[in-house]
Amino acid sequence: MCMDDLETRELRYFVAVAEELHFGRAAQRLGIAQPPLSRAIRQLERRLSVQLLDRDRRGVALTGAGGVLLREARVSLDAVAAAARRTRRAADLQRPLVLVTKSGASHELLQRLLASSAADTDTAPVEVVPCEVGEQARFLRSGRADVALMHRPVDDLAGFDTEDLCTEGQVALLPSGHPLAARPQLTLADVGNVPDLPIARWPRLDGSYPDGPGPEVHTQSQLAQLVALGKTLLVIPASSRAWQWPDHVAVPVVDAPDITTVLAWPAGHHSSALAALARAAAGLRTTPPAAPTR
Amino acid sequence: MCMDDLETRELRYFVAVAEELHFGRAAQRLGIAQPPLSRAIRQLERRLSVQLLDRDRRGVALTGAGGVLLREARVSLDAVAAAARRTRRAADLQRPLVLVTKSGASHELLQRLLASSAADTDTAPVEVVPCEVGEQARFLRSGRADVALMHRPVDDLAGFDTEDLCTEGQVALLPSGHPLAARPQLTLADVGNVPDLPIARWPRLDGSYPDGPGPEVHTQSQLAQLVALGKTLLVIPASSRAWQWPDHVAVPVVDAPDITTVLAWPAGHHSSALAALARAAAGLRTTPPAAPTR
DNA sequence: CGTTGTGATACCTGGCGGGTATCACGAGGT
DNA sequence: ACCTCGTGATACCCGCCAGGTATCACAACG
Repeated sequence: MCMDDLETRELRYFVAVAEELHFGRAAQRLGIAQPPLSRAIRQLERRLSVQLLDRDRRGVALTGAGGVLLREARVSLDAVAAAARRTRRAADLQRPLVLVTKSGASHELLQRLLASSAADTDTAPVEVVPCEVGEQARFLRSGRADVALMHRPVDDLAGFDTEDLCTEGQVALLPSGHPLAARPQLTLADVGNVPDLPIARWPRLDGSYPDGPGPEVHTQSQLAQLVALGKTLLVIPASSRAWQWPDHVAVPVVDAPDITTVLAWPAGHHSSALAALARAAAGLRTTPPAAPTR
Repeated sequence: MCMDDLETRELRYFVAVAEELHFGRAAQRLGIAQPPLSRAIRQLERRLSVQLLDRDRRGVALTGAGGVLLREARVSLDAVAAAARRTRRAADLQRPLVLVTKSGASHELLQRLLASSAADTDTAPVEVVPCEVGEQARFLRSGRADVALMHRPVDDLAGFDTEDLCTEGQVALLPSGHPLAARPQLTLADVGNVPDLPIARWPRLDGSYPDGPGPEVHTQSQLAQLVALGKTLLVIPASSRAWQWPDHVAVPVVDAPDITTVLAWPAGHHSSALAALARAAAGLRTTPPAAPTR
């Protein structure tokens, strides 16, 4: 009621419009008619005394403040959704622990973790959910998962507590007939500029793509297809080779940064089931431990 | 509309009831009547299919799931409030940067930081807001502040990016007449069990107090009073001594962990004004004056 | 026993969220 | 020029639900 405190409905509406940049489609996506949506957004702008969208008769554009609200609203909606999910799960006594991981990554490590967890009698069952690259953080933030396998330094670990699992070098994945495939090892300089095998470009956090010659991809399966066709070059942690293609060889890239696979969960969330899994993870660690991150 | 996605109104209502543990008072605090509040909470419980409160005719108690929702709801409401505040501020061109700090702490350092920032022509003006101990995180999370002075390892820095400013040892603050005041240095063992000067107990994150003989305090001014009266013993970073009382002496505690004062801001928030302040802060660190470490 | 204080129930009302119909207007086609 | 198409904005109506008042049911005290 007050000028402050927005309702999640308003935020959902705004996010829909900001993402579609089109009132009609946004309304359709929300399952309502367009006029109430227009009204709701105007009301939101009046509430905040801020212009969020530039409407110029032919389409809609975000203002600076609109961009800020879009980012903040997504975070807020994730938090609210997480509140609902976590509350439900807290009431469910024998809920499994949901672990989210990049689909296909760290297979062997995950197997060991699950085995170790299952051997420990007082751990809850673990349910593994795969997701697209870089989506683990949102799964955790929105409460769809309790814990994730992530990778330092590639993933954004801000706001999470972590337990290191293992550290490994990276390899380049090449078609076996390619000239570079015969080399015993490679450097980043070698793989960074191979005319016939440009490195694929992933979307940044804001959804835009970095410049470069490689193809734009945003799902694992797209990438898998490109690699299988020999259209792109991949530099990945050595263990991800479990994700294997025929007619490809893996060559170590000696100067690529080491990748540490970590178990990550929202900071400050201490359920007993999670603690048990973290203990199991700590026990797994083959290489001597580093101090727990803070 | 759907079973999922709660509205912030429901969360505000629930938090009020969960904090007051009393429908009448909660309703009064919310400025509504009691019956609609009862109904809203029941509706919330039905939506989630979870019992949040145990009502037993004489008062109300949180269930386990209720406790989870209380914590999550506070986070969510902070996030929504932050969305509104940050959006408004994004539209305000010459907004000052709001810096929140424990009232009274790090005076000298703060002076230098402000001076350094003011000297840099392209930094926005900085507005300093004091807060109670441990409240900085909520100020940042709820968007009431852009940046904070916090202390590692005492404050919870999860979810924040930080820039270290300075590190220093801790001192015990004692009435000058006390036997321990004559000692050139102390250890934690010395100060941990002084019968006539028990250490004050601060509330934990969940609001409960640790056990012990000392008085329970929750504001700086309460503490100041107790110290001034010679009723409690304080172990604080050396620089906080700027916060001085008559007839007290500071004695170094040699085995207390060093405290690092850091500039902290929500992870992933990159405004140019904030970046300028962080740069100023980094510049400060490289030119330490006579900062006596221990 | 009444008294007091708790949350729950019953019932009414107004506001607002949502719908339909329509307008205003710019961009392109012929 | 004209018309058409697609855009978001406006006008108006309706039904639901948030919120109010009055009251109940019951437990803990004297």
